[in-house]
Formats: sequence, C-alpha cells, structure tokens
Amino acid sequence: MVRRTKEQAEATREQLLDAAEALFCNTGVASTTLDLIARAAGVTRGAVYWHFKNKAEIFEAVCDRATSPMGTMLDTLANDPGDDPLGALERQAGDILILVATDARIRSVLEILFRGFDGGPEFAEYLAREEQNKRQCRCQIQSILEVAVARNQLPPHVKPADAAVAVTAFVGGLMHDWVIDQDYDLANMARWLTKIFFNGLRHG
Amino acid sequence: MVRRTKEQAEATREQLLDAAEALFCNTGVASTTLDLIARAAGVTRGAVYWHFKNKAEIFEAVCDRATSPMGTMLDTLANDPGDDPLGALERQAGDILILVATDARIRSVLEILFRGFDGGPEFAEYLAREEQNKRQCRCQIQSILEVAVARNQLPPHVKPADAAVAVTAFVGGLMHDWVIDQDYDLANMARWLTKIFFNGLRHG
DNA sequence: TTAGATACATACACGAATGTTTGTAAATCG
DNA sequence: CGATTTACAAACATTCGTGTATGTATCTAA
Repeated sequence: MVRRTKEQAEATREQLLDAAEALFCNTGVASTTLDLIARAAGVTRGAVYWHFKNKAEIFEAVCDRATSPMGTMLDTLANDPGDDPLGALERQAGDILILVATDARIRSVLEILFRGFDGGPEFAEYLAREEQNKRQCRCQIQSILEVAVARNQLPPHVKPADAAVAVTAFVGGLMHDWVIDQDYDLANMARWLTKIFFNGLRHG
Repeated sequence: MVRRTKEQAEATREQLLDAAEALFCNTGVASTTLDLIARAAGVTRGAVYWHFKNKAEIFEAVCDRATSPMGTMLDTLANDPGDDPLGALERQAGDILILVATDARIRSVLEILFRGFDGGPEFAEYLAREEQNKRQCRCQIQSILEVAVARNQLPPHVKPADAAVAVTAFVGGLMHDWVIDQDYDLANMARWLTKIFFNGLRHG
C-alpha cells in the first residue's frame, strides 16, 4: 500500500497483465472491468491507471506480449525463400501450428482475439492493425509461392494469389478451430495436416 | 404513436431486426445500444422492449434468421452419403462457400459472428450452442469421410477424424477470411479451392 | 537529510445504458 | 358499440463502470 521499488512496480505491472490476460480469456474483454483486473492482481484501480491509460492500452500490452514473437517468423522466410520455398513454407506452417498448440500464453491471447469482442473505437484501431497484418501475411505467402511456381514446384496454372488465400485460410482455420475448441491433438497432427494440404497444391 | 395492426406490428419487428443486423455489423454488438436500434427502425425503445426481452434476444433472432437455412444442408448429406460421398462433400463445400459469397444477409450475420463480441452470460449461452453446432458439423463430416474410406475413395491410412478437422478448418477459414476482409472473388474461386484441397486428401 | 518524485489507495463525480413503469390511442373482439 | 387488449411512446429510477482528483507513505537523488 505504499511506494514500491522499481522492480516491485514492474512486478505489479506484469501481474496486472497476467490477471488481465486470464480475465479477458475467461470472462471476455468487455465484461472484464478494471476493478476485476486490479483485484485479481491484488491491487486497486489506482495501480491500473498508474501503469496504463485505459483498458485498450492493457489489451494491446497483453496482445503484444504474445504476438510479437510470432510476427518475425514469416518475415525471414519471405526475405530468403531458399532453394525449396514450397517445402520451407510447409514446414513453417507446421511450426506455427505446433507453436500455437504448445505455448500457453499464445493460446490464451489467440483465444481472446478469436473469440472477439468490441470495445468501441479504442480497440478498433488495434484490430485494424491486426487485419492489416494478416493481409501482409497473405502477400508474403504469395511472394513465396511465386518463387515456388518459378522453380516448377507448383503447376504453372496455379495462381499464387489464389493459393495464398488457400494457405492462410487453412492455417488460420486450424489455429482458430483448435484454440476455440481444442479436443484433438493439434501438435501431433500438424505435420500430417500440412502435408496433405500442400500435396493438394502440388497436384493442382 | 398509435396502435398498429398486426401486420404493421410484424413489419416493425422485421425493421427492428434489419436495423439491429446492420448496426451489429457496422458498429459492433456491444456498442449498439437499444436506443440506436430503435431510432434506426423509426421507433422508440418502447417498441424494442415490446417485441424482445433484451439485446440478447434480438441477437439470437438476427442470427437465426440467417443461419437456420444453412443448418440443414449438411444434415441431408450425412443421412444419405450417396455413391460418391467424397465428391458430394467436395461439391457441398463449394456450394456453401458460394452461398456465403452471394447471400448478403448471411454475409452480414457471419461478419457479426466472426468479428465476435462479448455481452456477458446472456450471449454465452447462444455462443455455446454455436460451438456445439460446429462440433456436430465435424462429426457429420467425419461420418461421411468414413463412408468414403470404406469405398476406397480415400487411402486407408487416412483417419476420418483427422481429415474432418482439416475439412472444417479449411472451409471455415475460407469463410472467415473472406467475410472479414473480402478483397477477392470467393464465388469464382470456390470450385478450384475445394478441388485442390480434396485432391490433397485423395493423394494422402 | 530533505525535497521531490514515485507508486499506489481512496473517494468522488459523471454519463450512459438498462430495465421498468406508466400513459395512451387505436385495433380487435364479443 | 363498448370493453379490453394491443402496440407502442415517454418518463423515471437504478445500476455500473469509467475517469479523475486527491491523499499519502515511501523511495530516490542531490
């Protein structure tokens, strides 16, 4: 109840984020009041307003904590497709599925994002960035597929743009379905799932 | 202002649902107040509370109006897989994609559902039914795939349960991605997309 | 050592949306 | 043709969360 040292302050900040993450995931974002977050973290709303501007800022911090590590994965592949772009893409698709199925924090945050919510214009801005992000992923996948076509890894009549739509839908759909209702072992199925899908692409 | 005839009352009910559908889709469910719905329909909140118990009941009515026609499609196929179950499933997957891409009302409602929201426990009940619905879809698809394996339309090592996961993820992912950010012609791509995916299944 | 900044707790003010109650004119029924 | 119900409008009360203002005990730096 009194002034804490810097490390203690940072600890309460993390506790607030942990509490918010759990509450957002279980109770929903809109139904999670700042007072609930504060109580769950063992502090009061005063602490919340000290560390964050409002609920939207907490939300962004919670999401960034999990999504930022995922962001860079595709970038590196798009920059250097290597000599087996299609195989590398298949492998990375499986890697991401396994990562989602393994990392608890990513799973929680994805569940929050997938279940969705709507908290007025504050959050709309963040969600717009998320959509922009997803579009960029499709573009990167498309560019990788263009290299794959050029190397005859795909039949020439396959349009990379269309195939990119299919890839993102499949991987995104798997992530979504499993996060919302995980009653199967995604981590162990990941390699097989990506294999049959990419085989379909190869045989056009 | 005044007492309306029964048909007029039913008309205002439909207008309320139309207004709610549009507002839910554009502004979001949580941000849409009952007063907004009433004004958009040219009435007051009095009319809203006359026709519906609360916002959750409006939401269910809006959703049911669009999703109920979709529900029966899979049922009939699961009951009678025919002599080409895999082909029929592929065709129906394409049909659903085309339906989603063509019907404006379905698109709106799916956009509401996909963007998500959270309106407390009132809505949780409906969403739980939705999830249960989706699980049942997977089961039906799985049963169709079992018939397909029995008829040697799929390699014997393909596990129907796993393949059902893939099918629902792919179709659901396509619907989701296009509804959220439709900048490609899903109706025209539907047949090709389902073809390459099911070819992948066939070649295991 | 002390002056100020820090990290909160506490209390208050405010709007906004909901649910409810009451009013009312016209439609429907006997 | 009268009584009653219907289909709303309008006003009210209440809750609930947010934002902010203020208090305060400690930490920190000079």
